[in-house]
Parts: sequence; structure tokens; C-alpha cells
Amino acid sequence: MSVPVRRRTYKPADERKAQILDCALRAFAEGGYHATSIADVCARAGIGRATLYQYFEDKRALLVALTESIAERIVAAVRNREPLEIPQGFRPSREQAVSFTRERIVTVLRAAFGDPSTIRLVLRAGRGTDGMVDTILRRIDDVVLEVMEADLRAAQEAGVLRPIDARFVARFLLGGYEKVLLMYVDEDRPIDFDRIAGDAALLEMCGLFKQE
Amino acid sequence: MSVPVRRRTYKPADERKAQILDCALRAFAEGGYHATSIADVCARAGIGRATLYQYFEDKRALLVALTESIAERIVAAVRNREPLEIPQGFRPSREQAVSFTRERIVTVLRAAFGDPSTIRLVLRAGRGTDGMVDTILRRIDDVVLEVMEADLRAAQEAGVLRPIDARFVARFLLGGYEKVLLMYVDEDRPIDFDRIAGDAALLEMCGLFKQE
Amino acid sequence: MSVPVRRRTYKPADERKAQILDCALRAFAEGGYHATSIADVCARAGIGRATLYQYFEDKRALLVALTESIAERIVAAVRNREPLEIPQGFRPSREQAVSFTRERIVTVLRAAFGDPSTIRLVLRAGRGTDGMVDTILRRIDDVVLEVMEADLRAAQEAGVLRPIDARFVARFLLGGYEKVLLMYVDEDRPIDFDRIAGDAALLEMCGLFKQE
Amino acid sequence: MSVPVRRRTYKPADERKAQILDCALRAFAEGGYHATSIADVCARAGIGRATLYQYFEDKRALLVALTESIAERIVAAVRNREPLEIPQGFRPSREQAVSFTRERIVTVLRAAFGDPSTIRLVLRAGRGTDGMVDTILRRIDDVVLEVMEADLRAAQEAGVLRPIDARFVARFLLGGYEKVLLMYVDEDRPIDFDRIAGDAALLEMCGLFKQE
DNA sequence: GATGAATGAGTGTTCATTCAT
DNA sequence: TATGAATGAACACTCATTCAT
Repeated sequence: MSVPVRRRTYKPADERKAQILDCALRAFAEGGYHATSIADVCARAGIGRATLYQYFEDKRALLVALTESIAERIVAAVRNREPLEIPQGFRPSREQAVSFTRERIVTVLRAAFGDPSTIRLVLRAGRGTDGMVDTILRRIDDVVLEVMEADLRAAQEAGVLRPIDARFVARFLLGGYEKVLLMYVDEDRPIDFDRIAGDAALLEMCGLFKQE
Repeated sequence: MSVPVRRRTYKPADERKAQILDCALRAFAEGGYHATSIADVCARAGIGRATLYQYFEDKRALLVALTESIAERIVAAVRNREPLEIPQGFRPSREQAVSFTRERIVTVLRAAFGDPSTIRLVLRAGRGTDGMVDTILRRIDDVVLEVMEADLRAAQEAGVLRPIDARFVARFLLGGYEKVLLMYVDEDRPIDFDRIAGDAALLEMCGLFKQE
Repeated sequence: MSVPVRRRTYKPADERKAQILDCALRAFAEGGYHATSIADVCARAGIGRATLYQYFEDKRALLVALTESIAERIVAAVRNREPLEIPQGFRPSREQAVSFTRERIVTVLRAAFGDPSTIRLVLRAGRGTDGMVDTILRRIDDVVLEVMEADLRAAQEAGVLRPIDARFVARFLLGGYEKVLLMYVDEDRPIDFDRIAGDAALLEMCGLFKQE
Repeated sequence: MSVPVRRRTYKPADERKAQILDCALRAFAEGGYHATSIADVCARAGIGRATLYQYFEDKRALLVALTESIAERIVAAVRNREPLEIPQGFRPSREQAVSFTRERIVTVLRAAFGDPSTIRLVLRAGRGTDGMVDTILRRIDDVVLEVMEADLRAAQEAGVLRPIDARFVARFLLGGYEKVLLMYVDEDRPIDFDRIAGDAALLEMCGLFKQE
């Protein structure tokens, strides 16, 4: 029956800012951007509503900053990978190709989509809320697609992969990963990156059709 | 400087209802559910705001009805397909498998996602707006996945396809199609179903790895 | 102890708009623009807060519209006067000049500043609240000064009045009237236009210096 | 992109207080009381917001103190004048009267309204913001009117001036001076006290009516 | 069947002000 | 003395929704 008294807490500015971003991420991911009020975010952070406005212009700016920070992380993770180098005349076996692909996939997925809130925000909650945010999300897409395409092209040029339109394939595969990740997230199951990468690698490399 | 005078128009109830649904679809698809106001929808339909409430309980109900109607269409389209029947001992060639797959894909895509507004609504605008709507969208997903899985299982049992987890594969492929469709829609290009189906069929069946 | 239940009332749009303007005038005049909340204005009008926003963009627009409407009234009143025509060679006596001046003054004051709320708004509450409002208030000033100057010039050219800078004199006299009006208003006394005009006319025409 | 780093500065208490008052005067005069935030004032003074509260209770108290200090200055200036003494039976010529009046006017105006910020604050920005402030402003008015009236009465009793209601005349003239000063200030022109006093003295003493 | 007018409930946002250092 | 950080209290404003015609 008593109002929960919250003691004023103090933090250095950057810690507080980071904390707010973190709370916002979880709040937006769980409830969606529109359904989440500034009050919700602040309650999570244990701060007054006005405090949030010391760090972010407005609600929109909060989402933009949040998305931006995620984008940076993902872009860094993705770009950090060694570029694919296929030695002149190298002819991997099917098993080698599958296993190699699996490794590459699992690394990126883990780095970029390690936590469920990020997945939800990037693939759902953020989409269509605001022009600026969409732009940032598209940038993420573009960067991820770019490295996927680069990989594909390199392998195609080395004669290892079939020459299907790399742009198309990259899109298609990314869509596949996203859908599968969302499945885990929606069902609230811990994401089994190894399994996903294993199945996907096999599918990507060898297709479904069973010969002889 | 003058308010555009709108003459009062009369229509039979079901026509009006259909018209409102149509306007709502386009409005929601273009601007997103939250960013679209009842006033926007009514303006498109050339009716007063109060009129809409004669046909729909509230904004949410409007979206639900809209999604429901789309769900019905898609479910019908998807279920309408002949179930996949593979004659005992039939061994198709790779070319046959690819071409057959292409046909099945193109049919479903056309039926289910023939128009861009539907794609936008089902894959974006609707998601995460409301529990009921999400349920319906999940139903669409489930139905589509169900037939895809059924196909896969049948072909696996007939020994034609590799035994990768059918549930996973169905998800993955559906995700791929969705992402590619969204690409077209986002870039405002007419969707080239044949091309998509062609590339996807090859990828699905044969994978990327090139054997000599 | 019971919440005062207010029945919803209906009015044609222009009546409501006029009523809101009227309530706003009184509210702003009494409490000042900033200290008056939208809720105050609405309470006076017996309407819900949202209703006000059907008629005015925002609080600022309300004040602008209000000032504009007052400006129109004053400008009309002031411009409506017969222009001063002094017949060639006419030499009025001092008494004639004073009495004539008194008449002109009383007419304009009555027309322009007939009610205390208007005086308060124009001379106080409106000033310095907003660029647009200030512009309108300046327009009122300009128009009033313009006709005062015109009168002065005409009389100076006819040789009836002393050639003191007409622009200066107009300002100075207007300032005098305003200050006196505010005195009445501040002391909440009914304004005695005849007395004001009488004293002012004598002062203006004959000055203080007593010649025997 | 970088926040302007402000080094912490230290000052003796009364200097700081005076400095804050000075900054507040200019800030309020330029932007008006309500539109000026505490932050604005502090930015001008180059101090943190919390520092201001070491010197003034609150925003209102700041304005009160400011107005008070101005009031003191004006009251002192006005009261400092020699009281008007007219020798028994002295009959000044018109020219003497005008010239004498001019001198008295120019002295007071210079002393009381020497700087534009003060004019703006006293005649505009301060008005109607707060009961206490209004009281102080009224005190200024009263004191100024009091000496004007005293002058007038003395001269009337000496038979030099026409017996028009002294209270009214004082108001009227003060209003005139104020309006003219504001004109200069609004147009951002340096105030030409001599010219004002010259024209006003002539007008006051002799009126507009031209006798041959 | 249609709608102009009215509104409650809610949200984002601001700003003067306080606390802890 | 000075201030960065935190905040309550207030307020403007929006929008889905309802009422009376």
C-alpha cells in the first residue's frame, strides 16, 4: 500500500547513459517501441523520467542511439572476420566445404546476434518505427550482406561454388538465418548456434537433393 | 485555404466494409500500424471518422479483421495445392527435381504474396503490434510451414531428398523467400517471381558447392 | 466531495470557436498568458481540453488568433473615422479646437479599448509572449499611430497646430492614453472616457503653461 | 561536437551575486522573464545552474532582487532632484518655462532610464510576471509620479501652470515618456534624451494649438 | 447509413530546483 | 565556493473513441 520509495542514485554520466541504453534495449525488445513508454524504461533503470532526458533528446533519439550502438557492434563483428582466401587451384572436398562454412557462420551469428534482445530489436521492434532507425537497420543489413556476398563471389571465382546470383543468395541465406533465430527467440529457447550452423551449412553447400 | 468538401456518400454495408479494409491495408502497409491514424484510413476511404466505428469495434479490431482476411486467402491458396505424391521408386533426375520445385514455389508465392501491400503487412507492419494479430500471423506462418514440411517429409521418405531436419529447413527456406520478397518491395520493384523461384529452386536442390 | 459532472454540450463550430476565444481573452487578461493553462481556458468554456485543439493548433495559435481578432476590431474602429478635413482658411477658436479634439479622442478610445480585458491583453498580457503576437500588436500600434499622425499633419498643414514632430507627438500622446487606461484597469475602476478625453484634449491643445 | 569546457571559476560572494544580477537583467530584458531559463542566465554568467541557487532562493527571488535593485536606483535618482521652488510672484516667460521643463525632464530620464535593458525590464519584461515584482514596479511608478505631481502642484499653486488634475497629467506624461523610450529601444536606436525632452517640454507647456 | 462535434486517458517533454561531492 | 547529476511537478498535446443528430 505504500509507494515504493526510490533513493536517488548517482552515477558518472557515461555509466548512466550505458545503463539507460541497456534498459531501453530490453524494454523495447520485449514490448515493442510504441508500447513501451519512457516511464517503463526509467522504471527499469531506477531513475526519474526527467533523468533520461538529460542523456537523450527524446524517445526517438533514444532508439536511434540504441540502434546505432548495436549497429556499430554488429558491423565491427562482421567486418572483423578474416576475408575469405582460397588458394589458387585449391579443390576442397564436400566435407571440407561444409565444415568450413559452418565455422564461418557460427562465428558471425554469435558475434552479431549473441543476445535475444538484440535480435528482437534489430529484426522486429526497430523496423518501421522511424526513418532514421530504418536507415541504420538497413546499414546493418547492407554490411552483413556485403561480406556474405564477398565470400560467395570469392568462392565462385575460385570455381568452388556454383555461379548463382551472389546478391540473391546472400539475401536468401540471411533471411533464412533471421527466420530461424526469430523462431528460437519467439519460443524463448536458448539459441543453439552450432546446430543452426550445422544444418544450414549442409543445406547451403549440398542442397536437399540426394544423388545416387 | 478551403477545406476539401466531401459529399456524403452512401454504400451498402458490406461494400463499405470491404472498402475500409482495403484502405486500411494500404495505409497500414505504407505507414505502419502505429504511425497510421484512424483519420488516415478514413481520409483514404472518403468517410468520416465516426463511420469507421460502425463497422469495426476499434482500431485493433480493424487490424485483426484485416489480417484475418489475408490469412484466409493465404491459407486457402497454400492448402489448395495438390499434396506432393511421389510414386514408389521414382528417381527423378536433378533437372526434374529443380524444375518441379520451381513450379511449386512459384505457385505458392504468387498466390500468397501476389501484392506488395500484403507482403508489407504480413511481414512487417503487422508484426508485434498486438497479441491477437501476432497469433493470426503465426497461424499463417504455421500453415505455410506445415505444407512445406509435408512436402519435404514426403520427398525425404521417398528417398529423394537428404534427411535434414524438415522443420528447420522449412523455416530457413521460408525466411529466405520472405527476405527476398521484402527486398523487392522495399526497393519498389515489381516482383519477379519466376526469377526468384528459379534461383531458389537450384539453391535448395543442389546447394552451392560445385562438383565436377 | 463529488466530481462536478459536466454534461457534454454541443455547438456549431463557429459559435464554439468564438466562445473559446472569448474565454481565452478573459483568462489571459486576468492571469497572463504563461500563467494561464489550457485547462483554465477550457474550464471557463465548460469543455474538455481536447475540444480546444479541434479549433486551435496549439496554445500559441490560440493567442495569435485572439490577438488577430482584436487587431481587426481595433483597426476597423480606428480606420472607420472620418478623415480630418479642415476647410481652407478655417481658424477655429481654442475652445472649438479643444472640444473637437475631445470628441475624436473619445470615439476612438471607446471603439478600440471599450473593454478592460482587451486593454489588458493588448497592453500587457500579449506583449513579449511570442514573435507573431508581437507583430500583430505592433500592427495595432502602427495603425493607431498612423491615423493620429495623419490628423496631426493635416492640422499642422492647415496652420492650426504647432509644427512639432508629428510622429513623436502621436507616440507620446498614445503612450499617455495607454498609461491612463491601465491605471483605471489596474485599479478595477470603470473607465471614465469622457473625463480622460476632456483632460487630455485640454492638455494636448493648450499645454500646461498658463498665460494670462 | 565538443561541449565547451568551462573552467571552474571562483569569486567573492558579492561579486558573484552582482554578476548574476547583471546577467539576469540582460537576459530577462532580451528574452522576457518566462522565455528565459535559469540555464540561460547561468550560461551568460559562466556558472553552473546549481551555483545560482547559492545566491538566490529561486527564479522568482532573482527577479525580485533584480527589480528591487533597479527600483532603488531609480528612486534614488528621482528623489535626488532639488524640489521645485518657485519664488513668490515669479512670472516666467514661456521660453523660460519650456527650457526649465526640458532640463528637469532630461535629468530624470537620464538617471532613471539610462540603459535600454533597464527600460525593457521595467516597462515590459517585469510586468505581470509576479505579484511581488508588480508591487515593486508599482512603487517605482508611484515614486516617479509623486515627484512629477509635486512639481506640477507647486507650479500650479504658484499660478504658473493651468489647474488640470495633477494626478492625471503626471500619469499621462509619464505614459508618453515611456512609450517614446520604448520606441527607441524597440528600434534599437540610441536614445536621444535631448530631443525627447525638447519636444516633450514644448508640448507639455504650450500644447499643440497655435495661437497667432 | 453517416457524421460533426466532443472528449478521456495517456504520453512525451520541460524546467526550476535539490542533492551529494 | 562550485557543480554534475538527479528529479518532481506540471503542462501541452494526441488520438482513439463516443455521442447526438
